[in-house]
Amino acid sequence: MTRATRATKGEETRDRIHAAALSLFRKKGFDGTTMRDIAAAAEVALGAAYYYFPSKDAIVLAYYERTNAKSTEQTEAVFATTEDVRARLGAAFHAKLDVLARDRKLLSGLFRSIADPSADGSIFGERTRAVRDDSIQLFDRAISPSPEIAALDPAARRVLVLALWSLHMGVMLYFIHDTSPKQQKTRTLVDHTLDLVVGLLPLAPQLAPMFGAAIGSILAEAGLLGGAGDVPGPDRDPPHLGARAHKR
Amino acid sequence: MTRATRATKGEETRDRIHAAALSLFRKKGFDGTTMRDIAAAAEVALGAAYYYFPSKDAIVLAYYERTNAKSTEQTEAVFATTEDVRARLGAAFHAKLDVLARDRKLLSGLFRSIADPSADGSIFGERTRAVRDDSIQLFDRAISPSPEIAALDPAARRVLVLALWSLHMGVMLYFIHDTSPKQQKTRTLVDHTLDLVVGLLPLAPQLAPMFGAAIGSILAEAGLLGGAGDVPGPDRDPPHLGARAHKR
DNA sequence: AAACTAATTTGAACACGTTCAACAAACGGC
DNA sequence: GCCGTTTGTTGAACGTGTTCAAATTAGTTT
Repeated sequence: MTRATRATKGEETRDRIHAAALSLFRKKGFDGTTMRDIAAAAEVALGAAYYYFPSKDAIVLAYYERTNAKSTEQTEAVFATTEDVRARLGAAFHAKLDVLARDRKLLSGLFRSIADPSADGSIFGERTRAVRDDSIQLFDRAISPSPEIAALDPAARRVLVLALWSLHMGVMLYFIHDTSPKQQKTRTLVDHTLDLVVGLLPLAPQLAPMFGAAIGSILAEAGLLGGAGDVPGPDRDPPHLGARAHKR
Repeated sequence: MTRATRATKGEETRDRIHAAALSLFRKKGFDGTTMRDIAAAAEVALGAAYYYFPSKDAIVLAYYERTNAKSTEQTEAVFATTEDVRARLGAAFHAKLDVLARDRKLLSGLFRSIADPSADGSIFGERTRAVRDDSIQLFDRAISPSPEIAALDPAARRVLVLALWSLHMGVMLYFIHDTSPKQQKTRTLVDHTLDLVVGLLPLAPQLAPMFGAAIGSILAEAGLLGGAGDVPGPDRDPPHLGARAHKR
């Protein structure tokens, strides 16, 4: 029996806590849910929650890692059906919004921990590297069928992809604050902004050589160069001591 | 005497608290400073701090409003000396970084409260409207001497200005995470990105008509239209009940 | 099965941001 | 000068996220 249920006892408890947390977050929001609520709902003591998750933020981050993988998967499915760059970018952007749309009440917690420079799950931090690289690569693949892109200098292409990733971050921020019904405003914003971006894309090959120097410098000096394994942000130096709140 | 010192007694206490808070933030960081520390340093009781500032976030926000005004002033001075758009944009971006550079330890608190959707000092919220409009207008004025810009359709121009504002927000986020010496990486990033942007600017008049529909829709549907008095974000509906942490 | 180790679970305790009822000081009107 | 009102000030108390030493349980070794 200790083998049949391949999940060790702990794994089951972990899942129970995670599930209880998500359910409460959805019902009462991130701030409205306390760790004591979560522990009670999962029928464990308060300390047990901290045995499995280092912090409240970590729970929502774990959730985000899961859903992000799901949205990537969804987007890949669309990639398999069309080579049209506009459709692909639309799929990538909207898929991200889709998975989050169901859980708007978690978003404040998510974004707070993502944007917080002192947090360990910070947007440029080591902890979020996997999701981040996943996203960035997705945008690269979204535009890859375009002949103009294929012919583009790798550095210029990387700048372009990072710009798309930044745009998608901005869209997420907008989305979080968007209280319009079903977040229609964000959807419309995405559609029209992508129209504009895709319209600009064919100009890239002509433009890129004009700015070769600038592009090279942006990547090199700002530490944005490199492929999968590289951090796209400046936060490379410290091994993340994570001085969180409630510590001295 | 009650008139001679035009500052009422309260104003003096407020300043003392604010000064004590800033000094401590600079020394020990935002998270490392407690409200009790601040009150003690200002030689008042804990409650007094809350009489003058509704929250810890509010203190750092008040600071930001001050320094932002200072950076605007600084930028205006440069505007008076040159009509060169590149120089003007550089001044605007770098001035913002200059005032914050001295106080990097405050930034995590600042940005946390700015980015937090549930906070009342949120980036798209009513509380920050003044600073935000100030910034947006500054970027509009930065590019105004350009003949291409002057000839631009107002809607297209607004989209362009909002894009610049968004870029500057992204730069701030990068800056906050930038641990390179003197944040050189951010400075370089700004310079080269602006080179690129300014190089693209002359194309705007040719491009704008091509995307008239998209541009119009972005502004109208997403609620970004309008001048000084308008909120550039989606968060227009609720009168900001601000469900902060520690409330149920 | 007994002894030992590692994994799990507990709940009290801590420091924090924030609230609030009570109190004190300053001020204005008479 | 007295009274009432506004303004300022206090510190105890609350609920929070987080920590931790101790207790308990499961798994492994002898």
